[in-house]
Amino acid sequence: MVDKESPLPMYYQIEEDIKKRIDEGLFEAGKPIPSERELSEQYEVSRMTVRQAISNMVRNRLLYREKGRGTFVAEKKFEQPLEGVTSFSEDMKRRGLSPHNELLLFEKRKPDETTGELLGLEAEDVYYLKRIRYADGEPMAVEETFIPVRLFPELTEKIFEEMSFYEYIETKTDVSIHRARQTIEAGIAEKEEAEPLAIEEGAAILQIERIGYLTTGVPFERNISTYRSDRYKFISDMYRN
Amino acid sequence: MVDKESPLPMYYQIEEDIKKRIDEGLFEAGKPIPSERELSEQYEVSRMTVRQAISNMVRNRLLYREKGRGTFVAEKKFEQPLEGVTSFSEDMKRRGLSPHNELLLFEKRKPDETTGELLGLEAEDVYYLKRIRYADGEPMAVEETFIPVRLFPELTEKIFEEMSFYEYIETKTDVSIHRARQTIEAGIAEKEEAEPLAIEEGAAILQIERIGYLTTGVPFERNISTYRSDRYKFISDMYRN
DNA sequence: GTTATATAGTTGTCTATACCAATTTTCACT
DNA sequence: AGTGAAAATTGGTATAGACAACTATATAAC
Repeated sequence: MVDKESPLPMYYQIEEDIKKRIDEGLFEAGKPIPSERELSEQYEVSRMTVRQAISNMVRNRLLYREKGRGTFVAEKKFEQPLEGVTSFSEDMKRRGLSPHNELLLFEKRKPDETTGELLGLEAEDVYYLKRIRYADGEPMAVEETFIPVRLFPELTEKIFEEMSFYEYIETKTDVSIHRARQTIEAGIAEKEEAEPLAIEEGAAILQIERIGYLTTGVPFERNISTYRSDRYKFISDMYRN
Repeated sequence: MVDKESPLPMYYQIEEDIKKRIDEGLFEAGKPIPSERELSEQYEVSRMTVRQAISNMVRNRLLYREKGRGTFVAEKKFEQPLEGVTSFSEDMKRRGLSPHNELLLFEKRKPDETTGELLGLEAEDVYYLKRIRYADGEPMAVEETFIPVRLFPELTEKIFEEMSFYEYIETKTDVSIHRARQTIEAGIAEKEEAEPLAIEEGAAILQIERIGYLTTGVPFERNISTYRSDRYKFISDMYRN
């Protein structure tokens, strides 16, 4: 059930076990799970440890509590929740598609005025990337990315070939991604967009601008993606405040 | 500072006090707050109680923790956060625009197949609304809404003239809105869309479909909005999971 | 000066217990 | 059968302590 000797924390193992029991149908949606005291006996841990596991699951909306009544299994969420900030690669993977890149340009340059303002830069260089993004071998989007050189002095072309930029940040650096503001608009393909996307001029395109911020509050990227509207829809789950 | 005799929980009072200290500038963004042990002495509570307060604030992204280093004040959020599920009226208001409606159609009817499936209906009627949405007097979007009659048997044309549907749900009924899945795509205006929006055929339009769900997990609306892309951009804040 | 090494400080995990507040169940009384 | 009080059960709050894992700093060795 759970392993006291495991390097994984007990509360985490308990979370996974409860999730398993929900998947197996032992705990049903809308019905109560055993009480915290009962679970603490089953797992042979203190009640506070069970509470920590349950609290995490409540935060993730898998369970909800009612004082004096018990803890209940929430109605199933979207089969596959589509939340949060994701890179193109991550987005494609969760759609079941296989992403790949064609790097058209990679250089250091002075940012244009808009980019400089959005990234809070003063006379600093940015990396500029222009890429064609493919999904299952078909062109899906053209993407321009601006990244302040100061934040990631070691970036190379090779890194962008080998891994997702977000993956790089989260595994190879000690900073972390916090949030992003995305602006989505519809447009008409000019020659500049139509050609790399292999569509007609005058076709509809979906343009997404994303400004990404680190936990420190510092903006770390401006990303402008132009998607083929016949192949791509932007899907996201939101919650009522 | 905090009051042991207060009926408010200690951890809640501590949260409020830390927020106050951040507002007053005693704790600065990006810098560490005192350690949990230090705070537990200051407030004369156990460390676990301080941890509970801090954990809540971390969940709300006001603070972030780094193991072995400390707990830090997060950079201020967007001045005006653009999160969550909102109705057209709410969306316009937070953009500083004044919304108004033109109701083209309001009737009960059998849902088409797609709508029936999305709303999980079997041989049940829906309300069908078609509206032109204005912002500061200018046409902004045409909107079609499908709502199962069973969920809101008392709906009338008058209600939609007087208030926002979301406001109605939250103030006049005992159910509440939980979440929504939005699908955004770009398209080209046909005559049907161009005319009510007062744009040319062939212009770009932004189409947003929203399926809304109640806390019980039951879908309560399908909303299809077609926006003028020259006047409207979809803006949203997202967080990294 | 540079490099290991110890040390002190931080959050992370966990225990065992206690009492409170809200709800459900039990059961005696009518 | 119905009513109402008491008891049991549940999650909510809080304590006091312990050790682990990680980080930064001071110290000793080279």
